This record gives sequence, C-alpha cells and structure tokens, in this order.
Amino acid sequence: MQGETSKQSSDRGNASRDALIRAGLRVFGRIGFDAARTRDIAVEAGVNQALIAYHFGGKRGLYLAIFDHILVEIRTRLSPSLELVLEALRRDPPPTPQTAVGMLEELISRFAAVLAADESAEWATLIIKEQQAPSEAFDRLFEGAMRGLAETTTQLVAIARGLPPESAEARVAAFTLVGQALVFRAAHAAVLRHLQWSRLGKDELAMVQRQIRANIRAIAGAEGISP
Amino acid sequence: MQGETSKQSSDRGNASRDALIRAGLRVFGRIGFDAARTRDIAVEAGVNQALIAYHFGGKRGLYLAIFDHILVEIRTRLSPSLELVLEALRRDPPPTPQTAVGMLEELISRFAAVLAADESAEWATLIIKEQQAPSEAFDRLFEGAMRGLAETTTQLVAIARGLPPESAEARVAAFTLVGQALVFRAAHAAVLRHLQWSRLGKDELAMVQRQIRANIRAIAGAEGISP
DNA sequence: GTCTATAGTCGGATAGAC
DNA sequence: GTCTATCCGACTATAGAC
Repeated sequence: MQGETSKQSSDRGNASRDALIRAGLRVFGRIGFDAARTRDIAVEAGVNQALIAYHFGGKRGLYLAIFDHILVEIRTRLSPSLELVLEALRRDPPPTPQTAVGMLEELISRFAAVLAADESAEWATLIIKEQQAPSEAFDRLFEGAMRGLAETTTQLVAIARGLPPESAEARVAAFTLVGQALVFRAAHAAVLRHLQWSRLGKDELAMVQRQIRANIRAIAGAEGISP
Repeated sequence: MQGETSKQSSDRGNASRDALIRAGLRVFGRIGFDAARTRDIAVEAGVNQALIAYHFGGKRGLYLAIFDHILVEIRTRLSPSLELVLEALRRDPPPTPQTAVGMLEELISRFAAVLAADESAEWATLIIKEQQAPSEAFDRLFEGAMRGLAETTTQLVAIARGLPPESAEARVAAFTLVGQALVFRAAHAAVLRHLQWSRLGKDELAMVQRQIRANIRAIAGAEGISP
C-alpha cells in the first residue's frame, strides 16, 4: 500500500514538504520570521528554494504550515497527561481537591518537561515570539491546543481551591501555576546565567519539577480545602 | 543653566536622539528588530531617517542604545522596592523568614505591575524577544539590571525557606516565583483570550497581584519555617 | 545637526526548462 | 515536482548640500 506508481512522485513531494517544515521550524525558532531567509531554510532542508513557493505559496505560507505542525506536536506530547485528567473530570464522583492537586502536579510538571526539552525548544520559542505580536498563526494555535490546556488547568485549580470553575480567580490562579514552568523557557537566557547552567538537561529539569510540585502542593494545601 | 549658546544645537541633537530612542522602542517592541524599518522609526520620531546613522551609527546601534535606555527605566521603576530589601538584608539582625516573605510579596507584585503596565509593554516584550535569541544587548541588560534582581530575590527566598543562599534550589525557587508574574507578559495573548480581558488594566492587575501574594505566602508558609 | 537624493544590497517571488 | 536564472521591490547606509 505504498508502492503505487501514482504515489511515487507525491512521496518525493511530501518528503520535500516535511523537510521544509522541519528546517523552517528550526530557522524561524532560532532567529524569528523576519530575520529568516528562505534561502537558508531551503539549504537546511536540502531542497530547492523555489519549492517554498510551490508547496506553501511563499514564506508566510510555510510559517503558517509550521504552526499546524506544532499543533499536532503539542497534542501528542501533552495529550497522554491531558486525557487522563479529562477522563477523571468526566467521571461521576468528581475528583476530590486532593486528587485535583495531584493531577495539577502531573500536568504542570509534564508541561515543564515539554518546554524544557531540547527537541521542543524551537517551537516553544516560536510560540513565545508569536505571543509578543500575535497573528493568524496564534489564533490557530490557541484554538487548537492552548484553550484546552488552559481550561483543563483552570478546572483542576477550581476544584483544588474550591473556586467556581468559570471565575476569573480560578483562571488567574491557573496561569500563575503555568507561569512557574513557563519562566524556564521565556526567561531561558536569564535562567541559565543565574544558575550557571550550560543547558536545561535532565538533572536540571528534575530539580525544576520538584520545586514546581512542592509549590503546587503548598498553594493548594493552604487555601484550597478550608472553605 | 540651559540657555547657553553652545548648548543650543546640542539640545536639538539630544531631542532627536531621545525621540529616536523612544520611537525605536515602540517600533522594535511592536514588531521586532528585523521587521522594523528605519523609515518608520524616523517618521514616528518626527525626525529624518538619516539621523539614525548620524546619532547611532546605524539600525543596530539604535537598538543597543535602546537597551541602555531600558536599563535605566527598569532601575528607576524597581529600585524603590529593591533598595528597601537590600537595606534590610544588610542590617545586622538579618530579616526573619516572616519579613522575608513580606518583602518577596512586595517585590514580586511590584514586578508584576511593571510588567503589566502599558508604558512598559514595549520594553518588556523586547526583553522577552531578546531572550529567545540573546545577543550583546542581552548581556548588558542582564549585568545591568537582571542579575541584581535575581540575586536579591534568591536571597529572600533562601531566608524564607531556610535554604543556603547560593544553592541551586533557592535560585530555582526564586525563578518559579518570578514566573508567576512573568507569565502575564510572556503569554500575554493567551491570558487575554482565556480571561476574555481586552487589556491588563488596573483592576485586572490587582487581581493578579492578590493571587501572587497569596501563592507566595502559601509556598513560604508550608516549608520555609519548619527546619 | 539636519536634510534630500541615491547608491548598493539583499531577499522573496517567478518564469520556464527539465 | 524540481531545478536555474533572474527580476524587482524594499531597505539600510551614505554622499553631499544647507
């Protein structure tokens, strides 16, 4: 189911397409959309520069295609953790505050791992750049991946702290939790310098995750159960 | 002390210089270094485009000069809070964990205010962009302003939680605290959408700060005093 | 110090052969 | 689908008058 003659050329086309997306992700992530040159992307992809126009209609089209690719990347990386939570939220006896806290720990430290990983560095920086000047690409990304993550986190926070799940308080609280992980990517350069780390590797990540988990337990424990 | 004849032309020169720095800050902050056009900056500054080369040697020179300007901006905005802390840290009976927590609350919520303010939006985004692809500009900024802030925060955290002030744990913990404020700038677009806010104004900021303060108290209270 | 005019370069897009 | 060659708009930097 792969050796069809009619598929032969389209296979080669797909290979070029994929190579361009991967190379574009690296180059855009490294230096941003405007600084990136289509010629460099083509070289890094090992294909001809004119193919960017052919496959994506142009530089901007490639950029948007890359965000569609990022979308599925995020989903595959986070959905295992996310699905578990969603299922628990759907079950009839809703999670207790204590289980909610446990799930928050899981979710946010998984999020930290994704942000810190070298493989995701490029798209993580790309997303942060996009947020500083949101375009159509951000719209797709938000609707496709971020909204779900934000809502799920908010619901868990609401349960853990006894807040209405639609309240601004619960949402703000959710963002402060996420921020504890995000900072290690958004302020990556400052983190490495101040900690005199050369990179955020396995051991460093473990320390970050331990810290985040402790913080989440403390935050939830202090105010969540009382009312 | 201002009407000297010899100063007359240099006053006009300084005015152009300042206008360019302010305009450049806005334009670079809005769309980034590479997308920004010197023509637009000149128009927004109300001066001639050729003056960028005259005063700063070129586009890149203007960019670096802007970071020097950001440096003093940050210092003036944060030094009131920072000085208070530094003085307390120098005093002989060092702050108790409880006072350290109070100072952390002050410092981080002040930090949140600075990040959220519309007036600082441009340079806050610029800094975040710089961190995604650090250059010489980041070096100056880190040494000139961020290092001090990071060290002070770390020391307070160390006191509040009974950790060695040079330990990686204290530093990581400090960043997680800062991250709670930073997220509202780094993920600004996502925050506005998920909270259905049109901007991060006075009331919204107050809610964010309340949340951050509560979190810091909880985190410190849970583990800081015990050992 | 400031201006106009322009030189020089660069980079995305396209035409057209294979 | 892929390639080479090239066009052409756009942008920074500079020369030189005021």
